[in-house]
Amino acid sequence: MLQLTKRTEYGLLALVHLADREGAVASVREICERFPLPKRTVAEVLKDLQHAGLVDSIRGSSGGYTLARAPEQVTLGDVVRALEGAPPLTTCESPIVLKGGGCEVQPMCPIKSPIQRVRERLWQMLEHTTLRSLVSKGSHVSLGALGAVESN
Amino acid sequence: MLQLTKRTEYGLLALVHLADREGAVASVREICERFPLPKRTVAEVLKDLQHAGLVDSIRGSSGGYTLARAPEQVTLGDVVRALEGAPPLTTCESPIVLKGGGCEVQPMCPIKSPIQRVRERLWQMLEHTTLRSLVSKGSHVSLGALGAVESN
DNA sequence: GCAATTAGCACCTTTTGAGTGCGCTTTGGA
DNA sequence: TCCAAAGCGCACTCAAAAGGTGCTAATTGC
Ligand code: SF4
Ligand code: SF4
Repeated sequence: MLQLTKRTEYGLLALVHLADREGAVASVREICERFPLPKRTVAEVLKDLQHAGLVDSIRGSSGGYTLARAPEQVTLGDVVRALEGAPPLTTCESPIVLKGGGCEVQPMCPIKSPIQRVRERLWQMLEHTTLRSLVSKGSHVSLGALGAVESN
Repeated sequence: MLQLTKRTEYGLLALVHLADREGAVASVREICERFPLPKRTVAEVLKDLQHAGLVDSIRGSSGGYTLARAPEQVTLGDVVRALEGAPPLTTCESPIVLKGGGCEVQPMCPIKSPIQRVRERLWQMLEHTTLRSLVSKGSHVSLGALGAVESN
């Protein structure tokens, strides 16, 4: 449906909070105190982000999560890839397993190639949008992010 | 899920076929003879495209559809808008009715503005991808080799 | 009149997304 | 030592969306 899932939004908000904490651990409770989000679901999302290597987790009583990389090196694309799986855009080019035999139209599909081009460009856009640019949006507008995306 | 619906794909394929026909009427049956698609669903999609003003319909025995505009003036964005409704990308900025009271995070959301920027750029991308570019992209395969269409 | 075709609406089925239950593990601190 | 706070893992329910179909008109060339 050409729309980000709420899981992705939750992930982004959580990452923004972690970025604000600058390396300090932040628990799910702390995140949900800042943003009114369903705690359990956010926990699930953070867990997935941990599996994807975007955050590190600290267990135990005073545990929580920290950013695994600098905010400049985490992109919207990373988050989407971690939380929504593959970057398909079409049903034919799902990267790994195409169950059900794939699309019947494929051998004669005139739109496959151009749509893949659109997908690539979209993905480039996501890859060039860093967590840093999201964080700085809170206070002032970062024009640097726009310039980076504008490359075509 | 950041993916085009099958309805959109069907619509694009149908429009490509209509574009190949260069103003001649093409029925749903004809389209589904060229592409192995579920006839009824394609009919539903064409109907929606007609409502959106992208195609004209001719009823009756030898009826069908024709392009309402030149292929240069139909964009991927038009098709998506016609078949998937609004261009949300996030749940907060759905244009018309926001049922359920909208997002609770909104007053303090740090990612709303930057995500809207991404949405706008994505939309620009879709608006700049014309049906003409899809048609010419597909024609690296000669129509004669397809076997189904022989009258051009 | 007949057959082909679009129009309209409602319905069903499958898939996906969102959220929760429940028990376990880890760990710091009282 | 014990407990509370936090993450871990899995499976499960519930709701919404997407995909597809049934059925009955209305239109129109032959
Ligand atoms: S219709 Fe074309 S673009 Fe769509 S899934 Fe099939 S092969 Fe891919
Ligand atoms: S979290 Fe922010 S971007 Fe997402 S719907 Fe709410 S206000 Fe919009």
